[in-house]
Amino acid sequence: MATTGSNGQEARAASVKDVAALAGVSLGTVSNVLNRPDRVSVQTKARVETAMAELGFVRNESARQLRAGRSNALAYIMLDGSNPFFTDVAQGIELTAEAHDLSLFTCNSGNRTDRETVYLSRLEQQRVQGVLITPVDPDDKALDELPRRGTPVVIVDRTRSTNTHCSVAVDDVLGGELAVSHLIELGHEHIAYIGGPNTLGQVRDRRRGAHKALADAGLGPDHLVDITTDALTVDEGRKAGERLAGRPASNRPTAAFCANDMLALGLLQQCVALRMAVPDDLAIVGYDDIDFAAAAAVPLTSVRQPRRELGRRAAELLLAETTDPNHEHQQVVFTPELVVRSSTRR
Amino acid sequence: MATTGSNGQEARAASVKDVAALAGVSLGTVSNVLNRPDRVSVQTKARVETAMAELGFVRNESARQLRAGRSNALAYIMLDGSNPFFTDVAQGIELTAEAHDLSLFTCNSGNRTDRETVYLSRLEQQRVQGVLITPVDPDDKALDELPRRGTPVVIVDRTRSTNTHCSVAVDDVLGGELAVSHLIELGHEHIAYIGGPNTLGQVRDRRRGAHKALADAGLGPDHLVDITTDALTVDEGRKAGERLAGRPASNRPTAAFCANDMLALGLLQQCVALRMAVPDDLAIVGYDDIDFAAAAAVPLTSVRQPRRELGRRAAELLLAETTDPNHEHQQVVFTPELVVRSSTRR
DNA sequence: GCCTCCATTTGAAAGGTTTCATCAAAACTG
DNA sequence: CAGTTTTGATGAAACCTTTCAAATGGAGGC
Repeated sequence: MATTGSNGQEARAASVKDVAALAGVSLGTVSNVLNRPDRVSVQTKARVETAMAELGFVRNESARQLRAGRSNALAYIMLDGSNPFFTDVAQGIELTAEAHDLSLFTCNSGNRTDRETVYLSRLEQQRVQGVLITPVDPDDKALDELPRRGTPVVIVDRTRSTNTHCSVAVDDVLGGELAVSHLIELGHEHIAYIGGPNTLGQVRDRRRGAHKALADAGLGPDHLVDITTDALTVDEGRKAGERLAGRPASNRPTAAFCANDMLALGLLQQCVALRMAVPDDLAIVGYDDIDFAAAAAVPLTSVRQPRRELGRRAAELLLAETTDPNHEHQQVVFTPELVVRSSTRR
Repeated sequence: MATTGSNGQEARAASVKDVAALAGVSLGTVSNVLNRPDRVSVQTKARVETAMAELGFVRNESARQLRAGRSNALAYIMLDGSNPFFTDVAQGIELTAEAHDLSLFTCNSGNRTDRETVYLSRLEQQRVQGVLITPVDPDDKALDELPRRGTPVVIVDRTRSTNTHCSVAVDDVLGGELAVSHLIELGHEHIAYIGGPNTLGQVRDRRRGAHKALADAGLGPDHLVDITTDALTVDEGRKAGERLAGRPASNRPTAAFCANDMLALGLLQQCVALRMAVPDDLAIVGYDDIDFAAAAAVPLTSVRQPRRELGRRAAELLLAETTDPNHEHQQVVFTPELVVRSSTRR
């Protein structure tokens, strides 16, 4: 083991040149051992490999990339690292990347445009093969720049008004419809829709679905009570619960449809705190079907999105775009599915 | 806007050389604009910047790194991306990295040694400034290699028998002690400890703390019933609940201390399913105090670890190690804190 | 003994950025 | 106005890997 000096801090990392010198071969041969081992005689190969081991040689990825002109990495910019929905999507992407022998860099914008911008620019500078992103605002012009300069960008779990990118999403209108139809079937006619802010396309689409379900059942839009939140978090769910409970019992919805599970879990918690029985006093439907939804003490009925599949497909679209030069942008839309549990049904 | 050809696929990305040519200056000047703008006259700077904009110039990070000998990125290899505890730790790291203008790459080993190895090696090849890792096995020899070759590695939320690395952890023995003392104070004398597998140091340490609490209260070790699980997941928590419920009421613990919150949430869910009241029939204490613990329908008493702080401190240690050549490895140990909620107290 | 073929190995060039010693010109100093 | 300092710009070298055309040497054919 060739440690130098005091505590293993090498003066300089060993390069192919050093390996070549020690093994008594040319630089090109070392490279051949690394990249085309079959073109090298067994003896030379062995000699080079011993030299590498002795020097603790580590390939320099920067130099490799510089030469190759691109890296072998993908990146996913997540909207909210603390929401399990996104980590599950990331898992789907990761598996696909792994299958193609690519690294995946996971970044977290935390709902902040500035962070998103910084990451986009850094990743472009890294020359990643492509970027998957769940953007803060899918219509942001900044998302056009990378593709224009040759780095493909795929939009995940959002859709864009223009089809300048590939995108993978789930039909949110249908999801809202499923949720509310289910509640109507159970006899609920006074339903709260909890979600916000309204700038989020998904919040709007899911509400639209809810209205559609009402209309199909011959109920007017006034049967849906809008409770707008500031964010899709557990904490906002709790606050929504307070607002709901604050209404006189006569004018209180008997069911709530939440724009995501984090809200629903907060609402559920508040219900318990305020001694409102779920589902008897209030039936609850969430959205996303994160693992914690099933694990809630009153397991949550939720609209399931195929999270890992979403990630997998997005990664595949990205890879298709990187390989095929004249590629047509595709908008993939998955179908959500209602998972019924105790929060709506005894 | 200098798009060429059909759909924005540039023939070749513009380089400093192209910018220099277009701006009519030398290559070195372009570099100066980028790195020491004050050494360049305003006019030249303006000219260069226009040229950059026109060509859509994007710095090539590989070349930069190659020249610099190292990247400006850190990496965190998480043990389990689906456990919010780790994503919170990651957030702490991220904020520190951001403050120092470094990128953070988050990787997920998913509890698999092979993935961990692949990531370690890739990150070393990328010449990241250092690696933060919550390893599958903190005593794995593989963790020695990177530091030996000059890439610092900091161990997060684990401790190692030898002090060859910096590490940041929380006192798990104390945590176990806090949890069980609390239960004893509430009058429980028959307590289940749910956790596993026993290869995990944390599972062992927390049990040790539990026994310590018993001893301090003058109770023998037989007052703690061991229920060993295969993993620290919600699902395993449910199974543990079944096992617990399977015992004759006369010999059933009145309280359970779970090695983490995922287990506790699973257990809680199973209790509800089996109509065991929490905390009346079974009091539950979890560990980690993830956000979902407070949001559970019976809010969970839990041992809080300073998650973001853990990440923050780990990142700082890493940065200290990268800058200070003869740096002494430090073992930072945080103190956990008991957060009492309804799952143990009415 | 000459020629061809094949398996190995070689050496140079390229890729884009940064740095640094050097130069040129302009701005002062006295 | 000659000499000196300051400011701004330059060009070459270095970072490390990969690739590819060319060279080497040995085996086999005639």
